[in-house]
Amino acid sequence: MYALVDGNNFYVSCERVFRPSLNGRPVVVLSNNDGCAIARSNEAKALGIKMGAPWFKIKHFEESDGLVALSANFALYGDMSDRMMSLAAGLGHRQEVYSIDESFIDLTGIPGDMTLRSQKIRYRILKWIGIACGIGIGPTKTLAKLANHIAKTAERKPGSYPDHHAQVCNLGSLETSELDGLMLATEVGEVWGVGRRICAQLKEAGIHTVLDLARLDPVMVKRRWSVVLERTVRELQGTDCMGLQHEPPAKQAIACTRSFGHAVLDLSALQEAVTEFASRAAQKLRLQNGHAGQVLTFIRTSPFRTQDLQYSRSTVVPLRRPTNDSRGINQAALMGLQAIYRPGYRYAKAGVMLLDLKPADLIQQELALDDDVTYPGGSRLMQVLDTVNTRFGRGTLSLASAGLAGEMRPWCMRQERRTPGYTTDWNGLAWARA
DNA sequence: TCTGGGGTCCTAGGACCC
DNA sequence: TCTGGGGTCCTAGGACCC
Repeated sequence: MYALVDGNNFYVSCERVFRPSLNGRPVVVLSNNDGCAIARSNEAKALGIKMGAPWFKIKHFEESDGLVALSANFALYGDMSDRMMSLAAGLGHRQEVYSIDESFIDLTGIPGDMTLRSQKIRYRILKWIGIACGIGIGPTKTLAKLANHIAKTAERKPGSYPDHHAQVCNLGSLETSELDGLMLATEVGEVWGVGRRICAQLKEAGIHTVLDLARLDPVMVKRRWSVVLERTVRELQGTDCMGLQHEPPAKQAIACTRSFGHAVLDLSALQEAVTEFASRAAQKLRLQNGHAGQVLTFIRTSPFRTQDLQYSRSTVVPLRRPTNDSRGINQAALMGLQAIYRPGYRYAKAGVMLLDLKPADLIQQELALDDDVTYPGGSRLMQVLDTVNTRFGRGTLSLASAGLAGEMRPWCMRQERRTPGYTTDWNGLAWARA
């Protein structure tokens, strides 16, 4: 049996902990660049604001309905997440942190009433952290996800779930007929693993509810769709196909990509941006003690500006030796940029991805057939770089090709509504009284 | 004027190997 | 006349997740 613990409207809930005046008001949290809504309070949802809605299209709700929009404050959400996860872990012996606001807990070997136990944990998280959660319980992760969805919608659709305890739904305690009833009442698109495309295909084939999907023959599903959807069907039927990932698996790729605050035309500005992205990616890589074997650089115009000439290209540059040195990685990234840059386009986004990752302590020995290409100072210098930037703030020390912060940088992102780092920065402490 | 970022897995096709 | 079988690696693209 699995439980899924999931923070409600997580980013908005984090903001509300430190600004209670936001309770009861429609609130959205905006993506980087204040581009679009990535979290919505229930009141914002009620206004019809969709996930991913561009800010400029919903801005009018500020005037008409008192909508509050905040720039994403990921330092805050990450810290709140850590606190929530450590309490949620108390539900069982093993936990898989699946995303910033969700974790699966393996309930195997836990005695007692799981519904009651979940309600207690839920209350503790609410009281100690200030975040409201939904908890779903089921024999597979897909069913736990479904239970979580039912738990969250139960309050909006009274009577849809027989247990009136809102926010906790235990499918394990239901009769088959009750489970069927819930599956029949839930749209197939709500299933974990069924996205927009597959949903449309399923409906085309006459499969509208979760129950319809759960009753399909997995072999047919594999033949007609894919092994991925087959697994989903089996999970809905109660066969555990995924298991719990207790230890987070080593990352296969590290990315740093950004949309620009304003369109960029010339190579030199792109070089600055790419240098910054390469440095940030390299720092993430060092943090997990890894080396990268390849560096991918991409640049692209905005697909939304249909009146503009479009251009999108990426290239992979292999590294002479796997490294996590910012200088080597940046050199490769700039080389890639040089190869794909074409003048005459309004670039809207660029990024650097580190691929072919391996542990830093795994070193491929080789014959010294040519001059050493490693940089002087090596890991010591990178250590100093990271220490200084952690202590005095991002970008205190940077590579020269990143340009100077004081100058006009059109590629810098806009973030006009960010709240302080309440829990991660001494200067950001909330004031009880000024 | 203004539309995010960071991941995973799977598949198909081509090149190449013995 | 009859032209295999089994495998790897790489890339691009698609689908999904939060």
